[in-house]
Amino acid sequence: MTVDLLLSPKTKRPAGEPCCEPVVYPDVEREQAARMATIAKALGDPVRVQLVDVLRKHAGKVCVCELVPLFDLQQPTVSHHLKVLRDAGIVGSERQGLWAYYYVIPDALEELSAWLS
Amino acid sequence: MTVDLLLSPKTKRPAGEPCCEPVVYPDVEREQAARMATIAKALGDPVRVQLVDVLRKHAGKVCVCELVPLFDLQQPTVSHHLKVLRDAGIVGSERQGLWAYYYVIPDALEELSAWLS
DNA sequence: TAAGTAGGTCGATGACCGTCGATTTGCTGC
DNA sequence: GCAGCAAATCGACGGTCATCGACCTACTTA
Repeated sequence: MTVDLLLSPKTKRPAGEPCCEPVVYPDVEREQAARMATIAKALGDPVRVQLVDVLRKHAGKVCVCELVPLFDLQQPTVSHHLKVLRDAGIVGSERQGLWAYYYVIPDALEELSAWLS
Repeated sequence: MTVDLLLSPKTKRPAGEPCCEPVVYPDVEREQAARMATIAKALGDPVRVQLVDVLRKHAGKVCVCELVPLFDLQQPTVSHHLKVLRDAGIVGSERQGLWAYYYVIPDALEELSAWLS
């Protein structure tokens, strides 16, 4: 594979000369990068990936009381992970009496998937 | 939207009865979840997302000396982020004399993208 | 050989994260 | 009202992360 000559520094150059001119990263893409990082960060824990996985495998909404026993974790910890996912816009929640139901909002995941492709 | 009756607890149930039977998450999916979380975690920082973005926009390999001035960060910090990406299998590196060139290994990103879809 | 340079590594520091026990909130049924 | 329950929040603890200055390594060239 050949090196991209447009970007690569010269193999031989006068000592002291910078190897390449500074490149500015566009601000628009900086914002998109921040958004992608936010989503990815929320998925950066095995428990949260599994939570998303379970929620996606059920078209409807899933009760928190069904999610907790899936893990070797206490209820507050699962609740915390669900909040992280919700803050990232990956899942939504809805209260019905005593129970809370969570569901996947596909937009965020699709956004990340689109950026990856 | 209706609630998935197979998973949802009854709205009215005898007090003291568990709202739902325990569900076991398959181990195979646990491993996949861990792999997805590893990749996502590596992308869970705006700097690393931008690094991947820049590397992807250049078909060949990009010198580290071009990556550093893109950010308001010192060289050791950029080097650290590149190592995180490399440890996750997202990028690869190659030394040529004084310079180090980094490039994207598409497999990991495709793996995550596939799981997201 | 010596000087200069690119980039990786180390150690420290402050911030953040995952986890849990304890508590609180809000709802249900008696 | 009260007791009981599901889930969220709080506070604290230990571990990890992002960042940097200092240093080290490897290479080039004079």
